[in-house]
Amino acid sequence: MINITFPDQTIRQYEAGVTPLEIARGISEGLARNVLAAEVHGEVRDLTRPIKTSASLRLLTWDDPEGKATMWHSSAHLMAEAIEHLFPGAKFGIGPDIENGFYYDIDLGDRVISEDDFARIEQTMLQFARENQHFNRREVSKDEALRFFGAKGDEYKLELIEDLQDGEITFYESGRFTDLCRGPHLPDTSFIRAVKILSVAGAYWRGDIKRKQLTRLYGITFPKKKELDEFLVQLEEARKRDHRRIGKDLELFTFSPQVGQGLPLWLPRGAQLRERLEQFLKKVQKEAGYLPVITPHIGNVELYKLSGHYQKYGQDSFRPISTPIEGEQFMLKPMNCPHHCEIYRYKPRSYRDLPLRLAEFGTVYRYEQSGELHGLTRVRGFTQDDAHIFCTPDQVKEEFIGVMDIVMKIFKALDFKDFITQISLRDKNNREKYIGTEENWERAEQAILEVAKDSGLNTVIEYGEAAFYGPKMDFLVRDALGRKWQLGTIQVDYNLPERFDLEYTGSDNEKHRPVMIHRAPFGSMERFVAVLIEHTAGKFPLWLAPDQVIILPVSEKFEKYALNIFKVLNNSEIRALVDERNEKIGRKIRDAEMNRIPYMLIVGEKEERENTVSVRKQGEGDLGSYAINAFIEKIDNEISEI
RNA sequence: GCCAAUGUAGCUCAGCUGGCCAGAGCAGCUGAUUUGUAAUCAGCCGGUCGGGGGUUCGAAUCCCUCCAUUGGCUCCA
Repeated sequence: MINITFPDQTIRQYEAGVTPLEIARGISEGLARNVLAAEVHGEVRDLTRPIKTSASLRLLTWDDPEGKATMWHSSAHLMAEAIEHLFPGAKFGIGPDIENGFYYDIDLGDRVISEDDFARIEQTMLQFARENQHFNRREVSKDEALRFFGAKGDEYKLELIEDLQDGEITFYESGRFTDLCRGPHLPDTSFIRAVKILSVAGAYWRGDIKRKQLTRLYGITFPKKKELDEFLVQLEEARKRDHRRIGKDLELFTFSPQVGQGLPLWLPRGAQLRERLEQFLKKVQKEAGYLPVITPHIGNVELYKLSGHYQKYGQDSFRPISTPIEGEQFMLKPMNCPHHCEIYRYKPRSYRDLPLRLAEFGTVYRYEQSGELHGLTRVRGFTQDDAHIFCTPDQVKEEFIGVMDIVMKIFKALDFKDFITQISLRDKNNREKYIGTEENWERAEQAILEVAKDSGLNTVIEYGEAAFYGPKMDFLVRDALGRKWQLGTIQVDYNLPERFDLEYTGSDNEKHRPVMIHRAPFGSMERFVAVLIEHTAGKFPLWLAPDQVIILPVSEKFEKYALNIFKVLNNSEIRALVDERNEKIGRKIRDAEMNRIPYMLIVGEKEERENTVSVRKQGEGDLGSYAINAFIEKIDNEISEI
């Protein structure tokens, strides 16, 4: 007999070799029908794999992330089986579960899969799923594995097997399909009741651009049809919040092929929104001791040779431009730091000058591959809310705290709660690839970790993700479709001070090397505004809204009164407009609602007589009658909350 | 850049396997209506069917090519 410990710490005894599925069945038939996988001793496993020794057990269902993952992983096999059936001779790369579903990389030879094939792939999958195919786990020797896929002619699996140790190789068989796989899997395919193939894309084998491009097919499955429908509705809702769509609807920005792809044109309303964000940050930075600087959009190639960026990124940048007579070469600036370094060293610096915080909304240009461009989130010309802090090594921590404060202030003002804080540190086994002294790195990494800990934020630590020049902390936010984008960043840099030979005179009257901190709380204005649009669905907080108030006269008779109100609001620096169109009030309200104008003031006979306004809030409805001063006070309060 | 797809009026879209002068709604303009909390009515204007080339008696529709966009891959100082 063995002891099985359940999550609630109860312990029950079973025969050795009992399977989690049998245990589930012993608890209730309903549970047995819903359980997808089991966590045994912290390892997620097949439900049908016997438990031989006493262990802790967690039965995983659709409500557990691991349950979903098992379902989707098995679904990837099911899809591969369908593909093999429909496209005989297809070869397979990898087919993992992902955050929302799964994919499989497939080599179809010269055949192609397009969206037209999705329906029959789905049908075939469902047909196979209904056969209740069991997933059978089998341990195989490396030889046997190689022979099997050798006979099949699947060079991708052979390559994967080559990297595995003999004795740790397992196959899973389900229906007509056998795959190299670690598992775990569902007991059988009957759990898969709803299937959707989502998209098809090219993906390089092992992510290597030099290797063959395979067809990557994305899909998702559910235990119930209803859940698939809900997922599709959610997807549709998310698409409505797409910043490209809202940006167009609200006339915030546009693109023109004439200007060039990836080069956004900010329309007046969008430009106002962006300026307001910039002003907000400028004010915060001024209070935090930043000094504004302004530098040109281009820089001599020699500058980037000095910084090292030319050697590293020159080939992937916009080509340099030349002067007509002298043939001097200039690059569109891909970042602001070299310019700022030059500002640092235009005169000798003393430790008394540090920390020196130079800030600039600097527009930079980077060549991004055409297929990579995406709305405002990935562009070729964008403006960073950049600043470089030059400080002594022992000021790093304090400066880091100061920057964190600014980032948090912004996130709070904009009600961003759902962000990921990622700390990128050195790869401990590969220290030679980093520049800077061991002592400084250690100090900076410790400082970042301490700051993160004190902040109370949930942080993810990634070893090996640090830049070669220093550790960093990034803030990631998801867009409407769940894709992660990096917004703010704080990076410690030991490299540029070295390359630019930056110095300061210490209290010991000796020369010392300063440390640089690159930081951009928004990241780029373009990307930040894009994410902001998707988070708010275009319903910006009052202080940011391009138009804050619209006055809606019930008929033309009350236009004069409306204009009076407009003047009063204008004098109070409230951004207002009057809808003077010859339309019914219902229509004016509808249009204002659609334009996401935060407040509507309806004025008619009653309001004119009583010298009031009837207030309606966007998305909420009628708030009743206000004296005009009371309304202004209300608005002012709302704005000063940030 | 690569794989797959898309591109019809300012916007959203219809136009099936090629065949009467290319349609609708919204927006815009004009007029009527003078309006009370999410679309008043009528008329008008508006399109080299992304650009170019080809097949055909005939192309928005089929083929080639270029451009742009979308979903991924790769990259991101």
